[in-house]
Amino acid sequence: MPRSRAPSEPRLEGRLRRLRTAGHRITAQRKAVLRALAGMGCACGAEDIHARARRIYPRLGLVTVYRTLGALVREGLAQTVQLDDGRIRYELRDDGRHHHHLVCLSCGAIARLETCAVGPLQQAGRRRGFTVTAHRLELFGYCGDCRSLEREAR
Amino acid sequence: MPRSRAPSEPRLEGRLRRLRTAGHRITAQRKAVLRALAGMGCACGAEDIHARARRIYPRLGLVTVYRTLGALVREGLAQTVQLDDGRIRYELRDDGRHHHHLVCLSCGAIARLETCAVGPLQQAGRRRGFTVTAHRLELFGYCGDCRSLEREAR
DNA sequence: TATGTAAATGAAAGTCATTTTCATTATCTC
DNA sequence: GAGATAATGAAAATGACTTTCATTTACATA
Ligand SMILES: [Mn+2]
Ligand SMILES: [Mn+2]
Ligand SMILES: [Zn+2]
Ligand SMILES: [Zn+2]
Repeated sequence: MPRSRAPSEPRLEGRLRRLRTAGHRITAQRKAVLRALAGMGCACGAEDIHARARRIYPRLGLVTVYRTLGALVREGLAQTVQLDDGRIRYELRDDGRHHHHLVCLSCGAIARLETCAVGPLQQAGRRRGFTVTAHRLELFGYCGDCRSLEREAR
Repeated sequence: MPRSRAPSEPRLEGRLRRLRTAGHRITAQRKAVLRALAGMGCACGAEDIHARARRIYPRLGLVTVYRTLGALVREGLAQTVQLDDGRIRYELRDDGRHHHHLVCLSCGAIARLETCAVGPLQQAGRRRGFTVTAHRLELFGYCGDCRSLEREAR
């Protein structure tokens, strides 16, 4: 039985192709950022992604990471999570649909939230004369681990 | 028939009392910020509030505005709106219940959204082991005015 | 109504994530 | 290959806050 190829590589190809189609050039730096992003466990900040991508392309500048992340978000290949204090985390969108997040205020853990009940609100927006093109929804609280720790400390 | 008193003044008193009860001192600066905030049409940034409050108390520093806004939010008298780019707008909470916002990506106008359909999502959070203590929800798009302008330009 | 004390203020300096500038380099089209 | 133009990165700039610290002020207490 042939060992199946790692699933991340063909995805990388597809993403590069989509960037290309959108009029961007394919560079070693962009490949590195994309691979770093694919390798992160969950949503991370630009610095983290920079650190990881540098292991692939050591002379990569942080500016390029920001620019690449911006392009990925604009093209719909990545999305952002806004932390409580406004800082931004990035993650790849692996399927077509977006999702929201649960953010732990204690340890910063980010959990995925598949549900998106924003449809009815778009209606409300339309009633106010708005055309709604995007939305952001984050839930903040405390994850199971942090609650356990707190309980122990008592 | 006696002319009814302007509704904002007794509210100001109540807010000052609440600050006082929470252990804060009442200063001319804080009164000015509170009155400026009450006079703004919709959620505004610290600079705007500073500018307006200075008309009441000219030597007010921007730092004090930030500190006062922070206190108001902590005491539940004001709330924030996060713009698309992470900048923060402040507004007084005139009733007990919170609400969300529609933000125009073109002119920055902010409309109020009474509906808050986040209840079911809290459930989803609980299923992930989270205790949800807060959430943020903003819709982005284009207001009626900006759409009209765009149509004219065509 | 004084007085002591802790809180509040504001000018200046600091922070920090992100953006801009601009000279150089690399990709892709022909 | 050559040329056009997009991308890169070092350095500097930005901007929205926050911190520091010497000075002023509110207000609890006498
Ligand atoms: Mn996610
Ligand atoms: Mn509002
Ligand atoms: Zn946690
Ligand atoms: Zn608008």
